Amino acid sequence: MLSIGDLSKRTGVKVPTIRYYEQMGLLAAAERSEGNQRRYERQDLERLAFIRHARDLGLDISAIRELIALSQHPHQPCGNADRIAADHLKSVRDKIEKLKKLEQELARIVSHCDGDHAIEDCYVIRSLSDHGLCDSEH
Amino acid sequence: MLSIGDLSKRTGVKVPTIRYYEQMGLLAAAERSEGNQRRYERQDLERLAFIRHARDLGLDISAIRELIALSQHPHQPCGNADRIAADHLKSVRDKIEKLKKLEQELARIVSHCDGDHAIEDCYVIRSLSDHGLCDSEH
DNA sequence: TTAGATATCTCCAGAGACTATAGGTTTGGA
DNA sequence: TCCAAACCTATAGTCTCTGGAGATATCTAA
Ligand SMILES: [Zn+2]
Ligand SMILES: [Zn+2]
Ligand SMILES: [Zn+2]
Ligand SMILES: [Zn+2]
Repeated sequence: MLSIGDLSKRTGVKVPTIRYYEQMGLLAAAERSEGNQRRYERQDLERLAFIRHARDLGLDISAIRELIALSQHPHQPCGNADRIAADHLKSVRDKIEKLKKLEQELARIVSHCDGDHAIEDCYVIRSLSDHGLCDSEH
Repeated sequence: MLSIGDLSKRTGVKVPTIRYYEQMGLLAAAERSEGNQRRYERQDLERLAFIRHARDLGLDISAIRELIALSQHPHQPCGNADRIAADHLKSVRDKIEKLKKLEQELARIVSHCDGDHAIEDCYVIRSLSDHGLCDSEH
């Protein structure tokens, strides 16, 4: 039986975060010691590792909740799980696209000024005032 | 004199968001009508457009607050403004790098399953359970 | 002029995913 | 047995809005 601190050390998930996951319904409410402290088993360790890895890959809580629910029906087809992953991949790609546009505008803006002007002539300030100077929408 | 709704229509910033910016100190407290409603002038319109554009480029409120403060001293050198923009560019680039790593892992994971297995054999579920299957840290 | 429709006001709560604090209790080792 | 460390609950704060409730103001048209 592991304490919440043990679980934390083994998974790298902070103690308050573990409690938070329990509250959000990702982890089942743990058994308790006589003094009301949480006690965990190997199963919980595995589930928390799953959650942590999914979070590291950027999945949000509700997607993880769905994936956990799916994984409790091992004989069902995995279409929904795959769809969640594919949707997430798409959203990551969309974010990258948006950030690349920002990167281009910002790089352009930054390259036009060397930090050696007066504010009133600074290209950074002027481009922020006027989207017309931008090359793209964003 | 513009009402808050007029200002909202002209800048595309929602009414509660304008009030929020005032509260955060990005917009000066507006003049009021006899009935206590906010009334704006051209200057406010320009500043709100500046804020909006800066937000669209991903700058956060405190960076925008600094930029506004700087822009009130038109004869000072612009080094600080340029630094804020350059720092932000760097943070955008860092985010892109992280997302690209996620994208690669997710693409690999998604490509290994066609949605046609049982959950217990699904590569998506298995890779979430085991970071060892990943190619990179993330 | 007056009714009714629309816009505005303030204050408060919620979103997401934690993180931190305060004040109290349990546990484990010397 | 005693004390420090770990644990408990409850609550508030982070960030940038967004939406709602309930009250008041403004505008338009009859
Ligand atoms: Zn400059
Ligand atoms: Zn622009
Ligand atoms: Zn699958
Ligand atoms: Zn991994």
